[in-house]
Amino acid sequence: MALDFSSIEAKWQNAWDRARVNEAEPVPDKPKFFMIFAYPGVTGYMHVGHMRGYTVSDAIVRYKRMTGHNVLFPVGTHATGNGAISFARRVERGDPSAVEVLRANGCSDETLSKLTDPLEVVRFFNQVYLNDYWKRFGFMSDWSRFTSTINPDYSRFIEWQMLKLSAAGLLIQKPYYAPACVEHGPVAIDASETDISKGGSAEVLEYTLLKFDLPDGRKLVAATLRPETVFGLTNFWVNPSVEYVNAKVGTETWVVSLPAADKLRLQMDSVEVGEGAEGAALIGRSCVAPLTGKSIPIFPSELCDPDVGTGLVMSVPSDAPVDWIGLVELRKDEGARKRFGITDGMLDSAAPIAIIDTPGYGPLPALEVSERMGVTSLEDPKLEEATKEVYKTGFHKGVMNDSCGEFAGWQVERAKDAVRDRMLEQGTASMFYDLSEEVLCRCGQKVLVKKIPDQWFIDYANPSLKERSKEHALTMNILPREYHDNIQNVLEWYRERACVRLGNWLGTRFPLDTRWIVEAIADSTLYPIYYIVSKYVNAGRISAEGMNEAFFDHVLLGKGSCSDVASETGFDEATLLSIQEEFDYWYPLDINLGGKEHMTVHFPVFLMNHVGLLRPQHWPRGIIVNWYITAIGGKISKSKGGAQPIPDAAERFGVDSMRLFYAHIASLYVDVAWEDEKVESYRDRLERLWTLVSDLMAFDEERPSDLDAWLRARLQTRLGRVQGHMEQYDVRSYANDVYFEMPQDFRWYLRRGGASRSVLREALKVWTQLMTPVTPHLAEEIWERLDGPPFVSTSLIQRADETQEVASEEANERLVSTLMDDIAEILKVTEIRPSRIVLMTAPRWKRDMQSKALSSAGEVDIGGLIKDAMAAAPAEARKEIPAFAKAVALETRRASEDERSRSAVYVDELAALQRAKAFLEKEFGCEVLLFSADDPARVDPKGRAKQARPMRPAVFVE
RNA sequence: GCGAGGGUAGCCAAGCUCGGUCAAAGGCGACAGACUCAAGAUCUGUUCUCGAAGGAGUCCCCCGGUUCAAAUCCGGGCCCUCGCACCA
Repeated sequence: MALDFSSIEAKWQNAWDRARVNEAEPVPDKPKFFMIFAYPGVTGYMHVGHMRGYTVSDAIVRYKRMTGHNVLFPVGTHATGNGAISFARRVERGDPSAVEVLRANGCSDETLSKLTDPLEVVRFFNQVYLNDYWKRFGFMSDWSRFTSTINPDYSRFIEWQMLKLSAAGLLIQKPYYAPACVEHGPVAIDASETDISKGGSAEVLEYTLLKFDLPDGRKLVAATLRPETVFGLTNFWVNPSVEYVNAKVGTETWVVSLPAADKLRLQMDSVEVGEGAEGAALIGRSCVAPLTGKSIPIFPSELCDPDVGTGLVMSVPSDAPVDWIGLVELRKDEGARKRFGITDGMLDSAAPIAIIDTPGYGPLPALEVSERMGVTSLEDPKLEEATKEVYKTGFHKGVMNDSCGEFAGWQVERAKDAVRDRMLEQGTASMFYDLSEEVLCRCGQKVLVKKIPDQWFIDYANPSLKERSKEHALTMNILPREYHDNIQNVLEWYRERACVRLGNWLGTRFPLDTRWIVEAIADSTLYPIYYIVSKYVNAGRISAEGMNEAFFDHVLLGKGSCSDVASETGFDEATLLSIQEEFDYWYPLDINLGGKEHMTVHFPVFLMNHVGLLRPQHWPRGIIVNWYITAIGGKISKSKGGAQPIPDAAERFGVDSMRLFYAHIASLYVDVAWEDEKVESYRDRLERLWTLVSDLMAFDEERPSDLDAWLRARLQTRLGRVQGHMEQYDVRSYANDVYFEMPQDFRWYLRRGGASRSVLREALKVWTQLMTPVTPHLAEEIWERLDGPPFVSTSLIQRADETQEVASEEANERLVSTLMDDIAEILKVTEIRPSRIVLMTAPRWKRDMQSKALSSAGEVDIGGLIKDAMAAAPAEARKEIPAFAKAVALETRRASEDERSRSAVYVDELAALQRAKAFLEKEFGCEVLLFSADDPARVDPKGRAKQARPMRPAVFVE
């Protein structure tokens, strides 16, 4: 029987489909299991790595199904945002990142031409995910519940959620500063650069603007990240070759660079850009610093970049190497000094002022570091390093010194905020946000930080919500364990989160203000619940129009009377009742599985929205986080288009091979590099198993033997182990036992001479069942030959029966196999080709002594052991007793619980070996003699009998 | 910076929560034997060092500590990865 993966995959997937085994209906009194994986965003083709989490989910629900649970495992897609829009645009302009990838995935020209429409993109990829990925991988999901976040009915659900958040007091409004394209509005800045064409790693920096008074009433405005250094100011830097502008801000006139004025306009009300202000004209004059009121000179510096901050810089030479070196250079620059009239006296007045006590440094760290690194020029590349070093240590470990007025003695980190707030109160400072590097929109325009005055937030800082969520998280089944612990910190760290956005996005209009679209994380928090409802929409029993607030209030919160809601929505009462019942049956969600990127994003809000809006009995019960399958050399980005298309990989390796790869290659909680060879080796493994299974099925003798009981016992032990693993959702250990350990049992059975067709088939059936969660197609193919219809997928796995009998059957075989190891070791070391092997089991007194030692609760009484043995043992053995007693005592003291219970099992060693005699003779190709070590008739010319220990018979070979 | 997770034999990777069953599962690779005309596949065995008797020695990034006993617990160090919010 050759194995054609593709055809058996199609065969069984069709069969499951026809039998509708995947559809989930409530069954009263049957335990339910409701699991989802976090639905993927619709942004293009996926990579083979993405199938890991999905496959593990399917394995878990299949196992649950086979252990008596009624399983709900629905799938959907997340289409909110601009992924589909940007994809459609890329198709439109023929961008290879979209078009070539589509072609490589076998997309026809006709389809391609439709994909300039974002909604077509969503429709297209919904179909790809569903058919080419999830169905192709044999998932046993209830397809009839499929939903996507931009479906009109899903939007009704999100509207309801936002209304509920609002009613619960969890929606707040406040100003927000967000990156936006001057043309297209808000954009997302992230490494995948879906919205932007440049600057994916930019961050929004929070500057403080300090206003310095000029004698003419204007303000020179400097932007700084370190407002607390205002105490160490010595001078101001202006770039003589930059054209500054006078900008009217409220009632004040600010001098800033032109680009800065443009940015300010986006962040403040009433900014008017006036006439130019020559930078050079200011140099040599002085200005008055905020807070300290100190008058400082204005010096020239070519380093002020008009595109960074305000294009003006305040100078703190004590703690900023750039400022220090700037002063040093200026002192030497006769030309500039002459031109701007900078006297020695002015330079002397700009001597560094110590303001921060930095551990490991003297009073003036900038000077110290510059000197140590040998920095003498502003062109020196080491300057940046020097700045970083001083900045880092000073900010995190420094303490403000006595020059800092009332802030003396404060930690710099705290002083920063306090000094800033003081100046903000006084009106001598303002806040300003800017990007750390240039960012360009996909349209080519600049992206700048824009103030959104009335941004809506979900209030995840709400103390009661936070507390209840943290408490509930402790009771949840969260894997890995580290995340169970850490989610407490994550929840603590959570604050308000923007939940709606302006701009051109796919998504649900915000019901409280329809200019806004509900943001992509906010519309994906409660959604497991929606799979209860989506089935009825998909079946045409209800429709989006009627799905109003009263409808969701009724079916999800139990509010209102059925008849009222029926008349208000136009849905019939039976349907409403059925949805409500189904919700009560399936909810809460048992497991939500998602990638590690969700740990600080989706999982916390998923949890908090449930806690905030639903009744406690409906709060989620479990979360599993999966790490990634990566390409060698880094994570494979879905948005950048994938390497090999998933259906091609399925064809090439076989779905079950890939499923086994995902399940077994490593713990779910580590990243693993994808390698074709590894997947191939799993395919080879399955082919070998298939050969083994075929041989086992072809076996047609029926000769009962001692091995039958062993195989049955072994099977029970395996069952117990794998059941334990799956209770922990440890799919990897499960797969290891099923695919790598269990085959050994069958091989051993045959090798030892087991020969019962019926026993083999009985064991094979259980083994096949255990294969089903991970390699369902192969399992069905085997099952069909073993047991015929219906499916192994819908059969029930028996509970393990671990009795004493099981333990002793296994102990018998353990005796034989360790003995074989010992003999092999001896043969290896001595290089003897044996003509005869003599085995001598431990005498009774040794067994008695060991069991006595094992059963003694506390410290082993060596003397007692010796005394008892002296009385019981034959005279000739007496000399051995003390040494053996010592060894037994030592071993016993060291033995773990498992060892103790294992040694406690009684084995009649001579009888067990008698049964294995023929086998051993065959294995070693010579005669085997058996004795008890105290049998006077034993053949023991070298006196090996003394070596005999319980379960380790003495060996003599010749 | 803040937060999290890691470093295990030639390679991949379990074990670490609960110290002793650990020279450390499993896989891959390599080597040997069986089968075969042969190759491949398959099966069996070996794969840190030493050993003509089933044993001994040294080992789980480095240093130190706790303990009768440490891959596992504690302290310190070096190196690597990931997340940090409107991005799904």
